[in-house]
Amino acid sequence: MSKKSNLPQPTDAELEILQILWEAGPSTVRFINEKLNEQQEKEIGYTTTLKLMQIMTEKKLLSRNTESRTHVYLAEAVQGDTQKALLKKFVNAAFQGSATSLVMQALGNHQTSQEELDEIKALIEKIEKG
Amino acid sequence: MSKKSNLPQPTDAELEILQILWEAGPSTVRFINEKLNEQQEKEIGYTTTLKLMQIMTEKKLLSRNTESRTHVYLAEAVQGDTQKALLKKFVNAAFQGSATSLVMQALGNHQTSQEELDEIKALIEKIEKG
DNA sequence: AATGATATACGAAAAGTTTCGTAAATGCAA
DNA sequence: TTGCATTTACGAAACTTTTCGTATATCATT
Repeated sequence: MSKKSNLPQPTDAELEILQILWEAGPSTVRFINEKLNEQQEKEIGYTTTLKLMQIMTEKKLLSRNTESRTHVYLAEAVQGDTQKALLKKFVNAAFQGSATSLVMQALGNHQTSQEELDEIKALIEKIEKG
Repeated sequence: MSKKSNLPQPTDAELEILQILWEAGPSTVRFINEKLNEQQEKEIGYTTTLKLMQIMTEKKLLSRNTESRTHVYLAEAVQGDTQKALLKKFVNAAFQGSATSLVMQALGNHQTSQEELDEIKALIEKIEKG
């Protein structure tokens, strides 16, 4: 039984921040801002990142520890739940709700390693067993 | 060898229109607008749809036949190519580029019929054969 | 030809998202 | 303690996307 949190879906810029927090764990604005600037060529200002993270905190996508002057932010949105929600929306928008055709497209285009194929086959078997 | 068209990616609202055109073939603004309003509870104005389709035509996502007073619009963006491009962006944004974890999530969440599973298995085999 | 219904054209408002400038607070080091 | 660097707060500009109001044209019916 998982509790239903019903957070708003993150925007594109917000999702980038979540990705970093999911991977790195609790972080400061400075750290996130630097990571973002590593990933992109376009320099993004410090206060821009700050503002985004403040908005995200207001939306409950993040929480923060304000004990020290430098606040430490934590992802409240759970990665799996967020991906699931985004995927659902995406399947509907781009594949008219057909998860299967999305899967076919995903497998068809990207080169997938044998290991990954095995993972997927294992999952399919598990589903088939019910 | 497929020709590279390099169209801009459609916005959400534009994608909805493309979906209808892909399914129904060449259509008028009136028809698209009615379809959109069937799908959604929120009523969308006729001129709103018209404007969108005019913009899309400018962007070359659509083309139109203006011979008769009532223009007939045609999707220029190819469904498969568009889906492929959108998928690539989505995998990067939401799954950090891992098509496999997207596939796992998609298969895990949505209930997939045996037929569909068979389709996917067949594709995997085909990939494995190289 | 006049009327009414329906079409396109187009600008601009409205809404949503991203970006930043500036001010004020805090901590650190000379 | 004075001054410099760094931080948060916050409003608003800048952009993007969506929506619509209004003008004008066209067609069918009378």
